[in-house]
Amino acid sequence: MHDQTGSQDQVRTGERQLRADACRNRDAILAAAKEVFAEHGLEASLEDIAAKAKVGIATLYRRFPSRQHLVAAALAEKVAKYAEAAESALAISDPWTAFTSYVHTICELQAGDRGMADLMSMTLPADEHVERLRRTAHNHVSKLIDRAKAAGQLRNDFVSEDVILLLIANAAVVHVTRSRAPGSSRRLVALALDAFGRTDTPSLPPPPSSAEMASAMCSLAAERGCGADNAPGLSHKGQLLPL
Amino acid sequence: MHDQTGSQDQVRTGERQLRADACRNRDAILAAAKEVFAEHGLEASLEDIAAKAKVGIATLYRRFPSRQHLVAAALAEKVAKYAEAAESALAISDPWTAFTSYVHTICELQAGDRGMADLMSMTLPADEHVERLRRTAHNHVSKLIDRAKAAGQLRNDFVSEDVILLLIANAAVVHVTRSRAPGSSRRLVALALDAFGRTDTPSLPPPPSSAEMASAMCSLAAERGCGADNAPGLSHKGQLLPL
DNA sequence: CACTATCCGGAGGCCTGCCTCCGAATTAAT
DNA sequence: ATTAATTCGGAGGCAGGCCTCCGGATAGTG
Repeated sequence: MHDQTGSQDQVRTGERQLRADACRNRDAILAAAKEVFAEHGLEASLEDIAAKAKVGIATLYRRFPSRQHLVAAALAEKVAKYAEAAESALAISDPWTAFTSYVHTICELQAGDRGMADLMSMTLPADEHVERLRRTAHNHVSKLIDRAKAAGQLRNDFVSEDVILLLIANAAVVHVTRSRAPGSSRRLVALALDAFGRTDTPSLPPPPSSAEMASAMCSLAAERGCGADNAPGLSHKGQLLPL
Repeated sequence: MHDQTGSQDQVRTGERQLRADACRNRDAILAAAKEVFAEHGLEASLEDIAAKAKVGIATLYRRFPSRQHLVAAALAEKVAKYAEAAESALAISDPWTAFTSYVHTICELQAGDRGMADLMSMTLPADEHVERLRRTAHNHVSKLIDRAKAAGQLRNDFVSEDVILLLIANAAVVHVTRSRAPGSSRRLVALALDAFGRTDTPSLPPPPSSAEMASAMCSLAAERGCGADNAPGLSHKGQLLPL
């Protein structure tokens, strides 16, 4: 059913070796977390995940001291796919096809997993690994954008923040329609691409700066369970990092 | 500052006359609710609203037995604006201008009030009044759409569910960017209109049926604090209707 | 002023979710 | 088999939100 790698690789990441039962539990928790996050989003109850993994809540906290850690571990593979998407799109020769293929790929990733939808419309300031991936992906995306613009197929006032706007929009549509009105996301994405590919229109209202965008996404992450530790004391919601 | 009608009209809606202090409190609660919902969305804590109105929590519950009631009362004026929007757009002669003006108006309504943003992307099955407004508005919108299509300015595969898709998308963008990256909503709307006005593209993936859409929005309303009373006993979250 | 219907509001019960503590159980090495 | 380290997991503390109860305050009337 589920590919159960995951405990294999953590053996070689500097972590101490786990006892057999601990390792088994870790895998069960990860599998449960993948399912629950995919279905209910990143705000799902950690106790639900522990229950689905048939494990005490303490065991979950022992292995993943904070929600971020669990999220990062549970979505690692899909985050990798997200990062790859830009790279493999760059391999496509036609600029517009490359761009649209990228957009389709990442939006499909959102459509298939509410956790990913949530994740891709916020920022995990804690996780260095994810952030690095995001940055290199961003460079690739810039290239995709430039090429498509140069080919005259992408509107000139397009900026990379517009991709984020689409991710936010798509996350919401996925959230609302995933179970009851599937396919809505695909339609939204097609519409967005039609807008992006339009070159005969007066220029758009100015986009937010990337700093504004980042700040907004970050404060969203904070508002959800995944707060940053900007003030490492107590957070406003009893949500302080256990470090 | 705030226009404080509101208690006036409930005098003539069959409700028993309120004592002076009760009436004052009712107004204070409504004013507070307007502010808090606008800033934090419809899931805001009712205790916060009571506190901001300088009123005990019991007083709030006495006046507005459920969250829906409070929401309906607090957003009544803006809901009226929403309903008017379609009607006054119909008065514009140019079909495309009429359509875009409608879209701009309602999306701006969302941008200015997180509560409205939330409300417009769900369904309040309890409130008959709101639902009636929504239905007549829907008729008007259909006319707007037909006219714009007939004029060849709106894509032929456009359906009214696409407006809802935009409302959902815009609600999310508003939610994320309202404080930190304002103006994002305007850009999203402009993009959407560019997509809607495109007539040279292959047809879109099929839209959700309106029944699917309604069901999705309704289950969203349930997931938020505003559950329907489909099973009038206990709800899954201790959130049973006080009726 | 007195009196009654009405209203107020905090205390407190209930729930859910987060997180920690510690005695009991399990592993694995000798 | 013994033993020591490791892990388990439920109990329980804490906080926030929802909602109700009821003793006390208040408005409005005669």
